Amino acid sequence: MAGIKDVARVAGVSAATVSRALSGNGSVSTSARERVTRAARDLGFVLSYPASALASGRSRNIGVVLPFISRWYFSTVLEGIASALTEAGYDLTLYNFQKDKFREKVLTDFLQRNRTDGLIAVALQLDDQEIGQLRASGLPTVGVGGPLQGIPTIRIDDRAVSRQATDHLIGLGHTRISHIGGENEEGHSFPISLGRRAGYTSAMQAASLPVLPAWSIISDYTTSDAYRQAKQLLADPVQRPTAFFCASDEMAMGAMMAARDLGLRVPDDLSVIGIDGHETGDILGLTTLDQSARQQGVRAVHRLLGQLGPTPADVGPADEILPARFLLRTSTAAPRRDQTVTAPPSSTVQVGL
Amino acid sequence: MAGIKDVARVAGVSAATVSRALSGNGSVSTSARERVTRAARDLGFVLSYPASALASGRSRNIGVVLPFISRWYFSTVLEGIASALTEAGYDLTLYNFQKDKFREKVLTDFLQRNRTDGLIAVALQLDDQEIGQLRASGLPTVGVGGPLQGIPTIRIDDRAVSRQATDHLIGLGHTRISHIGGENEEGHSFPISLGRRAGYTSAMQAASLPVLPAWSIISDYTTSDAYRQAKQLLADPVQRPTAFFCASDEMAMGAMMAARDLGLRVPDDLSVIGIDGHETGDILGLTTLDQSARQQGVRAVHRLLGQLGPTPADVGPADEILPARFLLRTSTAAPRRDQTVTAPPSSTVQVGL
DNA sequence: GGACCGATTGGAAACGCTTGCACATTCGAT
DNA sequence: ATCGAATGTGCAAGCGTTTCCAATCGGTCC
Repeated sequence: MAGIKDVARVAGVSAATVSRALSGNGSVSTSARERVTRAARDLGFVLSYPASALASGRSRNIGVVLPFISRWYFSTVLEGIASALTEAGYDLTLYNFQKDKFREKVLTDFLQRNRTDGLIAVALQLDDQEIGQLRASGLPTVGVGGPLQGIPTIRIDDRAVSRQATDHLIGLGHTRISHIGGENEEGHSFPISLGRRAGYTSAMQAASLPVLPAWSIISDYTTSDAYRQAKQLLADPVQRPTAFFCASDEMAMGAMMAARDLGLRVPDDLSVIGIDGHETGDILGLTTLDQSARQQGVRAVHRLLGQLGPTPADVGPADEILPARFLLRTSTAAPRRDQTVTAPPSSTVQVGL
Repeated sequence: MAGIKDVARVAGVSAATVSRALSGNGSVSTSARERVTRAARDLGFVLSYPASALASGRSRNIGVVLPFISRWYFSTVLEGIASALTEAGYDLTLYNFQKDKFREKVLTDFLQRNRTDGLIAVALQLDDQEIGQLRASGLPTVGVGGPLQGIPTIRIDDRAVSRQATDHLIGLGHTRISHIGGENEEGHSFPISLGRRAGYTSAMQAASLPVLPAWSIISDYTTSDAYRQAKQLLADPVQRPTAFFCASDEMAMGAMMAARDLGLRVPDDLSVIGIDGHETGDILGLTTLDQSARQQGVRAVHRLLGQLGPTPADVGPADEILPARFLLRTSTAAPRRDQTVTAPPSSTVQVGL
């Protein structure tokens, strides 16, 4: 394996000059640079990563921490992050930060001591102590989908977007609207679910519409759990809503499948709207608010890398709010005439299942 | 930041002993080990990653290369890999190896020179030269979902599994069976698609069933593309099959949606079977062959780590074939009586759309 | 009782880069 | 011409571990 000294010898310069020529730090004459580049190529020289990191204190490596990998939002954000990092010449070290598992280990061992130059935390639920540890480590950190206390985060305005989604249903004439969303986990702050539910609630209140307890549904962010929950609610002719606003497209698709399995047609018998921009939603005709997850990942990388340069740019803790794009498809429509019951459902007879 | 010397001073031993105590290499007296452990904890000491890697030549870091991140199979395998690596105390460096983009860079820069101790390649399509580069690098490598020439791979037997899927349909009485699968890309070997298509073809031949050209469909491994292709074929009453065998569950779901959008019922008018074990398939009632993708990732890690120890275990290039589990659900059934036309369709009138 | 052996320990030499510093050279502006 | 600044280069001192080697110490084996 050729080392930097071999390159230096072949190029007829010192190792220091090779280092400068290859890294771009410090000034090197054009001719020297050329000779170095050629020698490096000829020898098949590649910098030793650990040696470089040890000497310089920089690792060109960014840690990415996320609680799930295989769910749509996370894998899509990750794809954006990976692409942007590769382009910038950075490595990506992945930490799957699951509930209760290896939390401590990741937070201490892995995130310390020059393993990474910075950190991207995707929709992480941390308790106060953990956030403290993170900030104490001094690692430049950017959040995605947060917000995390005191850490600049790339995200959408969950409340506003949810309100927009709910208002869309209200605008179509729906009055019996249910929300399927996530839960705030004990101890950990998870403002995404909270924000989306708040958006729903505020829209309903602003329109003076009732929110039956049964309409505010807590579910996992999975198609299957949303399916189960939706099916159960839809099977009840008294409480059955005419529309669902779901906190994610995966949930929304579950709701659509539940409707279909009960013989209900979308959007005739039931309107469904989600948040995400999941590719499969296109086929199902799912109306949604596209939150451009991939772009969130890309932005997070740029934001973080901006802090790492010699002249740290925008270090402020200000969040960056990305717009969501409304995609009107065919899963939402005005409720059928006979469905529009304004008052909280009493014994009103619903049209058969 | 405390260094190893600080720990040594506090514990009253030399730096060498601290290193031995913490790493477990070399012998250390119980009392010394205790003092070191305590001192390290008290000081909040964590090894410097690059320094350790430089001095030892080992990085405790595994590279994972995959062409996609957000597709079900890849993200699920990745989740398995991540979990197993974390448990073993290894880092995971992620390389998104896209078609034509950064191939060279990843293969030279990233994979060389002590960045990683080993490599896991997930369903990679490499040309011969690239495989050569990979092997020349001397990096211990394990494939997942391959096979890759000369590299031990964890996978299912694509041909056998596909044959089993097709035979299931044949056993139900279907004779008009179409396959939606992937393509072998130009120049790159991609045996997965090939194997699955071959399994389909061989099953059909063994049963003396015809394969219309229109029935052997090439599609992206996405729900949306499979949807489009299936819809197009199903819309043709002459060539319409009574069953689909799809190379992935995502494709199979696309086919199911296409059927539904054309007013066909599954399984009454159309049977669909896939390969994967995608969670959402459960809700849709998709019959499939579960290839335990997560487990493939876990196995790959164990296999690779086994090679890295002081006494490298099973270094042989033998592939490891995992079994697939048949999940019979409700998307497959015998064809309707009036559908069973054995001969290649002539002008036989099909029952209306 | 003496040679030998394994366990334990410390000193010091790597590991392969980066970078502060000093020095030489070149260049443009007085 | 003269001087200061800017540019280009090499030397050598790290960066924070790991590990080879030698040394010490109890005990074991004949």
